[in-house]
Order: sequence, then structure tokens, then C-alpha cells
Amino acid sequence: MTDDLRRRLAGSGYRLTPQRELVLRAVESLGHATPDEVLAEVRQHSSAVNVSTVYRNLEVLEELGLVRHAHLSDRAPTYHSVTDHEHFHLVCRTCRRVVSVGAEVASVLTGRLADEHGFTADIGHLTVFGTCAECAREENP
Amino acid sequence: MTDDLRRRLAGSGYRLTPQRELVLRAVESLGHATPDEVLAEVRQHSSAVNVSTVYRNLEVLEELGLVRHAHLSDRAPTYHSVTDHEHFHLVCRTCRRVVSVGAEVASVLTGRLADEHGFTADIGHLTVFGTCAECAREENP
DNA sequence: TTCCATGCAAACACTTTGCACCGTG
DNA sequence: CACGGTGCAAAGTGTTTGCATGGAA
Repeated sequence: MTDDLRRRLAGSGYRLTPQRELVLRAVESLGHATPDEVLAEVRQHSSAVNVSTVYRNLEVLEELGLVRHAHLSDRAPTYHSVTDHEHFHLVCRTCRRVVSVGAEVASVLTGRLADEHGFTADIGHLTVFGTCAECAREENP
Repeated sequence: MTDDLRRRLAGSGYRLTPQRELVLRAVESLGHATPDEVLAEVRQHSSAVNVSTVYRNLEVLEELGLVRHAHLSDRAPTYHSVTDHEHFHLVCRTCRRVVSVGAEVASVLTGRLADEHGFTADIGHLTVFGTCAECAREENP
């Protein structure tokens, strides 16, 4: 599978480096992670990897469609691997919990946006903020 | 209407200052604006207003429900006044154009999220990224 | 006359860039 | 052995904070 990756990269004129692979594996194993978290994970395997290398590689990997990012907080973006089925995120503003929801749940919305506005929605990047069941219960008991 | 605002602020222990009012009026007149753009607009009326004052006031005004923000780019947030009907945003990744869409267009989605996940979505904060009709046409002619 | 609000400058968090060296293909 | 990749340090953005002063109520 490393050779697969190598070919994938070569196809766009990129090379496979140890750091590159470590960044990809870190994103895959973390699920949802900010660049900082990816850096921390990578450093567990290879001590000396630089922040800028992480940023540069996340960019390359996203360009190739191997990872994606979404904004789960007002601050840092979070990356996830694309082997997952397409999904979007619900984020509870109160407890910060994140739930992944299959893209098909939004199909009526994407259909209307396409029909009424000619707009092709990128559901994988979507984040819906709001309040989860538990937190709503606590606020109005 | 200034007195209205004064009372609204006083109700939460805040005061009405010229800067505060200028920030609110700027958001109202700009439609969608980043803190930077709000600052620029405010300075057209009163030369010396500080960045930090703009940030602090946007925060207070949002707490009171007089303005809202959404993330229309990966960088700065944009603020808009709440007198508008509730809406969410479509942002085209190619041309950066922004379209506002009435919250009711997402009602099937919000209904499903409520039923299936107990999640109350905050539609006013939602931004859907994707590709608009014109840009899709240019890419696949 | 009491506190909230402001200006200013410094600190912050996150990300990007320039440059010399390194290593993949 | 050419050219993309890396580390490092410095510079950018966008935002927040501490503190002394100012002004609304």
C-alpha cells in the first residue's frame, strides 16, 4: 500500500518521503485531527518532524484527495482521511462533542440547492453547529 | 432607536457608547463583513476607533443577539445584523461568491437531525461550500 | 462617583515563507 | 544528479489581553 501511495504521488510529480507517509498515517489513525495533533502523533513515531512539513504535507495530501478538512471549531481546521464514507459533522456548541453523519442525510438539501440555485454542495466539508440532545436537556430540564 | 439600543444594552449591564453604536451600524450597512471591514467602515465616520474595540463590541453585540457571525472563508469570520430573516450561506469555492438562502430550505435536514440525533441545528451559522452554476459550467463546458 | 469602555502595545495562536541543505527517483 | 522535500527561523495574519485613562449613567 506504500507503493500505491508512491504511485499516487508520482502521478502529480510528488515524491514519497517518510514524513509524508507519517502524516498520512497519523490522519488515518486519529480520525479527526488538527495540524497540531497530527504533529504530536507523527512525533511519536519519528522525533524530528517540523510543523511546516506537516502543513505542507496536509496540503499536498488534500490536493490529491487523500485527506479532507472541515472546521469543527472557530479555530483550527481538522483533517480526516478520505477512505471514510462521505460524511459531514455535527458539533455541539455546549459540550464540543462531534458526531459524523452520512452525506445521504443531507440529500434533500443538496437536491434543493442544485435545483433552485444550480449549486453543487460539498457535503464533506460541511459542519453544522448546534446543541446536542444531552445539553438541550440540561439547559431546559 | 438609539434609546432602544441603550435599553437593550443596559438590560445586561452594558453601556451605549459612540463606538458601540458605530460598530452595530457598520454591520447593518455592510451586510456581511469581517472585523477588518467593520473597522474600515467605522473609521469613515469616526477616525479613531481601535481594532480591539471592534472585536470587543462585536462580541457584546453577538451576546445580545443583535449580530451574528458565520465563516464564509477559511480565514476571517463575517458578521451580519440579525434584523435580516434567518438564513444560511452558500459560498462558491471558485469565484468566492456568497448567496444567502432562507433557513426554510434546510428544514428537512434540521428535522432529520432533530429526529434521528436529537440535535438542534443552528442554521444561521451554517455555511455550505461548493461550486456555483457559472463556475461549474466553466469547468465542464 | 462608580464601573464599564476605550486606546495602546504587547502577547498570542495558527500558518506561511525564504533559504540552504538533503535525499528520492 | 536534478529537482522536489525538509528543517529552521523569521515574518505574516487575525485575535486577545493587561493596564492606565476616559466617560456613560
